[in-house]
Amino acid sequence: MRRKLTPRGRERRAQLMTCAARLFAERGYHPTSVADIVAALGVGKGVFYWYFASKDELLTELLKASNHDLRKRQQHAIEGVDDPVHRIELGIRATLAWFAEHREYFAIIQFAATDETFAPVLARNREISIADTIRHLKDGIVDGRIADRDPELLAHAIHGVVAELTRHALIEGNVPIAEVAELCVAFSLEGLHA
Amino acid sequence: MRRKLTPRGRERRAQLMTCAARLFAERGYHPTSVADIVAALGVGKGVFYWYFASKDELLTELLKASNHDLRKRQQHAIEGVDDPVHRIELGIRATLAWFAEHREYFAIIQFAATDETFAPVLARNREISIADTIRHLKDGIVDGRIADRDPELLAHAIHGVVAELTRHALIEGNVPIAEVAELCVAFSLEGLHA
DNA sequence: TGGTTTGTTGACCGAACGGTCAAGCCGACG
DNA sequence: CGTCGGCTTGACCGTTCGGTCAACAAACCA
Repeated sequence: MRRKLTPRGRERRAQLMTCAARLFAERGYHPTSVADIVAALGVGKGVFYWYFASKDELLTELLKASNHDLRKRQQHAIEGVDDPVHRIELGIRATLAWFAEHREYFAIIQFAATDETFAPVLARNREISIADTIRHLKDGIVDGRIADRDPELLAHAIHGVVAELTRHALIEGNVPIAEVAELCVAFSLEGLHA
Repeated sequence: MRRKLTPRGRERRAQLMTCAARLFAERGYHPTSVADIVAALGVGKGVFYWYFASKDELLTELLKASNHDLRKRQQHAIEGVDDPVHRIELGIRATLAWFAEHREYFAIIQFAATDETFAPVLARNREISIADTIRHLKDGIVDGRIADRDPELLAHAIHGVVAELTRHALIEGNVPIAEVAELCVAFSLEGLHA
């Protein structure tokens, strides 16, 4: 594993992560070997282990980096908005927009959730995201704009809608993201109610 | 692989499926070897390949069987009920109740969704389930009880809520299923609206 | 220029995996 | 009792995988 990183090294590391993310998304984590990753980049196997201690570490880094990026996007989207309901709406839209631009990560995250080794990282990511949502929900409940139900469960419900509709839009295709975003927001705010 | 099955054989097959389901849920599909499965049952490796052509086939059978069982439960729950909104509610409750009794399958299904090999089976299962939901939604829209939005997207939204809240209740524990079922229904019908 | 650090190579290793098979077991039935 | 077919055994096979390492190249600085 590497000790220090020059600009050249940092680029290689990024290349490995991007390349691995693509392959993991296409074929799955276990079926993608380290040999596959380095072959796709046209370099020797040693390169991989110069930048990462193990295949597992690479995926962990991938999960942390992607979550960090998504969260930045969400925070930027709600910057300066006070209305809690509007914040939730903008958060939903930002999430969908981010996944539309980083399709690879959806499959990777979904896999990581099923593997004991990575579940903790993912659980932490989700915890943070849920906590963010809960904050807005509580504000909305205090204002009387949101139904007085368990904010934690409500937060999970919203996440569920967003996750499944994101999956539907990305993987089954043919559905414009914008339309899906509209429905995500409408359903979260009003449910099935006519 | 076997040709015919005596009652004794049918029981062994069921044992293998149950045992494998437990292990897949605990450790994941790839990390669980065929050797692990037969060892947990205290039998030789040949037994496995007498009943199943491959490890993949076993998982496919597991997915088909579980989906068949869940669907039976849903259909039984809405039997004789005409009101489409009520049918949706009962379907949601039946789904949560089924997963509460078959916790192993949640992780298995989630993994299968991430693997090219099994995605088709899973896609077919989901398609059927979505089609069921769409039917009730359309009835509700005609009656003016449900908002006139794309029924397919609405169906996915409901599935998303149910899936994520099921996961939350089963895996993160400490949340009574009954309470989660209430919120699933309430959120699906009314959203966040106060 | 020479020396140090950073980066790269690919043959190699031990372990583990999915899957096979010749051989043997056992209960049912003639 | 014999024998036949469903069932079981576990050593074994070929392959693949994650990971190592000695050797070497390139970049950088003194």
